[in-house]
Amino acid sequence: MEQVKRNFFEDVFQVVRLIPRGRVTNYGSIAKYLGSGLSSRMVGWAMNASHVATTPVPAQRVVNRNGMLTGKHHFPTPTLMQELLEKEGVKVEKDKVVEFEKLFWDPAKELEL
DNA sequence: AATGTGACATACC
DNA sequence: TGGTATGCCACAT
Repeated sequence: MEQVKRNFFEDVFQVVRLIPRGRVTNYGSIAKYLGSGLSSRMVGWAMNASHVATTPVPAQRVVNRNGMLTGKHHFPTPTLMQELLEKEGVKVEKDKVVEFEKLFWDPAKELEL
């Protein structure tokens, strides 16, 4: 089942892997980068497939618009996501990234540069 | 083709 | 902070 899936998933994984250490991004920006029309749900869906994908995807760097770690429930342990982020230098408080705006990494801006 | 689903975004309470 | 409702679109069945 680890076939090539669709180019869509690979694109999402690729972008997530390109996120620098200690930085975070949100689903909407990734969706917008892949295609202006893609709704953010597609990114979340792609991440859902990340745990079956052959390639490692740092999904902990992907949070929602509010900077909240909404996807932590899908990690092996709900605390792992926060642990990984803090280990990279990202402060997390109440499941929310501190200074999210400062640590925000926009693919459409960074990659198009 | 139709239906169900989803780690979102936004609006509202 | 939390819940509910709607819109959005790709994928699985």
